[in-house]
Amino acid sequence: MADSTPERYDPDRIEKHWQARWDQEGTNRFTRAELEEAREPFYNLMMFPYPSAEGLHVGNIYAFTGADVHGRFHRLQGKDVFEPIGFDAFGIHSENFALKVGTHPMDLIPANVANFTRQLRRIGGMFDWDHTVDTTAPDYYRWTQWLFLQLFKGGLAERKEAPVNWCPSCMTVLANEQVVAGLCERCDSAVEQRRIAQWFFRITDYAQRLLDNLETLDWSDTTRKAQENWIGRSEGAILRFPVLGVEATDELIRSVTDSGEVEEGARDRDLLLEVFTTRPDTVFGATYMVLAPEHPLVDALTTPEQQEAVAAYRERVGRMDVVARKKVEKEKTGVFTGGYCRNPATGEPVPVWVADYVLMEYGTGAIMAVPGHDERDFEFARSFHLPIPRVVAGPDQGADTPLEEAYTGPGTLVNSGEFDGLEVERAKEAITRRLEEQGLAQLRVNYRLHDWCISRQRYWGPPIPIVHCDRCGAVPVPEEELPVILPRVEDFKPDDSGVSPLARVREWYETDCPECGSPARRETDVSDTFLDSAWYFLRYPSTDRDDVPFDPAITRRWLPVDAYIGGNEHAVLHLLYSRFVTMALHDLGHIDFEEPFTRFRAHGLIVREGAKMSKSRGNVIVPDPIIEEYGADTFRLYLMFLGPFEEGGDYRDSGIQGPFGFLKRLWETVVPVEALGDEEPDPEVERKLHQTIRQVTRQLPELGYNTSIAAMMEYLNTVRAGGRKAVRAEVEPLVVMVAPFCPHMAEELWARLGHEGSVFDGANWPGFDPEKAKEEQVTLAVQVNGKLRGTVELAPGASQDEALALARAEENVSRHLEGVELRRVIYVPNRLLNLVVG
RNA sequence: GCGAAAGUGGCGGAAUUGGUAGACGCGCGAGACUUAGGAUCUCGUGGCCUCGUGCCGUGGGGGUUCGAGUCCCCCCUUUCGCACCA
Repeated sequence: MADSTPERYDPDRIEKHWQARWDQEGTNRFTRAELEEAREPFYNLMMFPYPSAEGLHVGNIYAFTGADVHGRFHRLQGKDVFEPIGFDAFGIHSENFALKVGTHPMDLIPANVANFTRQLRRIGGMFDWDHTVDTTAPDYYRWTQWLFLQLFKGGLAERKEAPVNWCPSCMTVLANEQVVAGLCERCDSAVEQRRIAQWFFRITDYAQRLLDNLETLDWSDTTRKAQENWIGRSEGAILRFPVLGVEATDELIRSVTDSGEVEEGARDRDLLLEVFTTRPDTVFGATYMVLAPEHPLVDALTTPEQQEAVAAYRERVGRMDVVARKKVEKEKTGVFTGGYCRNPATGEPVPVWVADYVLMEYGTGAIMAVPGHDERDFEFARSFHLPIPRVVAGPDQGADTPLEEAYTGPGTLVNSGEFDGLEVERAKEAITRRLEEQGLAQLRVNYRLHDWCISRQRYWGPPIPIVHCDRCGAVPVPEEELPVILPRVEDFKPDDSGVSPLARVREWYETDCPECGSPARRETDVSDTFLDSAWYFLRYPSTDRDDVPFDPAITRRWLPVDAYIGGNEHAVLHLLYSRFVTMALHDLGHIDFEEPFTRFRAHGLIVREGAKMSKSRGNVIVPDPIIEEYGADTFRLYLMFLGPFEEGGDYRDSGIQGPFGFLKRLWETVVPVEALGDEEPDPEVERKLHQTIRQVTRQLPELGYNTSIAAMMEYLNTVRAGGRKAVRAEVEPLVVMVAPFCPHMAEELWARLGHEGSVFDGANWPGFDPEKAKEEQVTLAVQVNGKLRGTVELAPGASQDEALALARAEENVSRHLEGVELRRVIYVPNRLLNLVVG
């Protein structure tokens, strides 16, 4: 007891002790009743991890700690903070790893989840372990399947044969979002095009709303911008070019109309080739047209003489992989079909070409080429010696100014008949309106966004709950029969057949049609992992309900999510899909909000010694040994201290000494609590304290962690300055301010200071008194002609005259005033006095 | 190519948004106290010199202003998105 040697800071003991206590006392857990009755619900969400075999990496810990600090801060201010965590364990990632190590994912995942759970507990997150999800658990993916059925019934899920991105290495289709520069996002293989019947979600129906709502969201700008770009709205027009010399058959008409309907009388009119353009104003300069090689009209337009050449070209393009095809720098290639259309503006016939620089998946898969005012068309026209007329004149240009390159700037129309002289923007309108009168144009907004292909020809995912019946077609599995259990299949290796490994399991896929009872076949594709994560935040508060996906009352109370923190790598994928699913559920009447995440902040990336971390570089930070050596509190504090949370930071191994030393000093300042004085705080220290509380209270909600920590360090330096002894009132508020970062340390000190229970139970965040934060003296910078010549001390709010008098008394200032005239005095109270002389 | 962000000591990074540039921390240097604890404490630490409270200094060059890291224009570099999107 009366040990003379002071007690050392022992993070390991303290942290284990408090983690056990939080567990025992349910400090971070909510009961059903608590969720139902929470007065100030605050849903603090972080992106759940994929439980890899390697365990948590620093990036995870960085993100989770930042989110946890945010949640703990709000809790200390009296909010009921719900902070769940779970595991996103389905998907190709897990499956490929399982294949690599030769262990079944059903065995592998539980082990990984257990390891992650251990690590997540060890870092001291405020997680509610009674409300956790594992996307691979049947009682979770049952509801993922339910979600699919709701969208299906709402007409938002449809099966269609479509060209899809096929990764020959992963042997599955990929969503557009998962193809990066023509390569598979996961394995970097060149993606191929295949036509396979796939399930799609009609996210494009929501394109405009997804775009419009962005403005209402409190999100990181970079993330909103990424979504905006991804949705890729562009305004323009559909123009229709009558096809010359081709009879309009029903089949041809159907192939080029959206609806697939043949309108009354359409057969007697010209067949029309539709193009999308953002520059209808340049239609007079459209001297040729280009079809994508896959365009349905290619065959009809190709003349017998050109048949061979066109077929050869299409074959060549078809063989080419998508990367090669999408390479921008390559020379433009193409071939003439022999066919012609009539330019609706000039009435002139224009030749129709086929070229791979026109993509079937964008717009209508056909363009009018305006070589004079489009860089790609210009390049193509050059290669094939096609005419390049000018139809727009920029400033200092005339109708006959030669075109050395495509002119895409502003200007007025030339060589465009009656529209000559119109400014570009007005010409767009005028020309479109004119052509519209003839049924040859229509304003159109086009989006880059495509429908979301959710089918995966793989094993490790939730089976899509559909039964294919020869008589009834695609029939949804009745909701009461969910989940459709993913069977344990030992041979789950994918193959190149274009169907899932489940298609090899006859006893599984053979079933009866839920509608007519005749023999039928289950859908053997599984759904995309992004579907699992597109709704998990709805499930967390309701994990104890096995009869509904989410409890209506609890959902109303807790959602939308108040604060969401995660990586910007999910800026377009996960976040866009989650928004879409939420909107769809809203429209289908399941929830009363349409945006899932009120506030989203993307955290930065951690690099190490200035270099990106990667396994191949061998410079990854392994967290466990660091935590073992310094404790979770120090590790958390250091990670948050590295740099601005939203920008990331550079992890330097030696840097951890700073935060560790800070905690040690804090410990030594407080710990023999009997030695703390009980008297009033020192006025200087108290002033600094209130300034610190003010700063930290303002910065924490804005994720200004590094500067908040710096402020607390500064304050502790003040408390200990000159080896002085602290009094209780000086350190107790600091203990609370440190708590979001170092919860174990804070709990321990809080208890030793004589408090019952957890520091996080109760609104213990210190308040500040602006009066007490006020300086008695301020230092005023004195400049002469903008150059610093001295400083003077005076009372805050002192008058200019007082300041001037004091400044004149400064020798170094007065020296610069000698022999010159004082022309002007600039006085910024409490900050600066600038004397302009000359 | 388009879009966005960022360039500040040996290093990570601050700067109340136009008002003393370099807080806080790492590292480094000097000292005090220690026979022990990865300590702790004090002082110093942008560059230059003629060591004056002097000059220069926030990627480079101009500009606005009493005053610019901060605002404007041009250029350079880096990072990250998107990329033949019509």
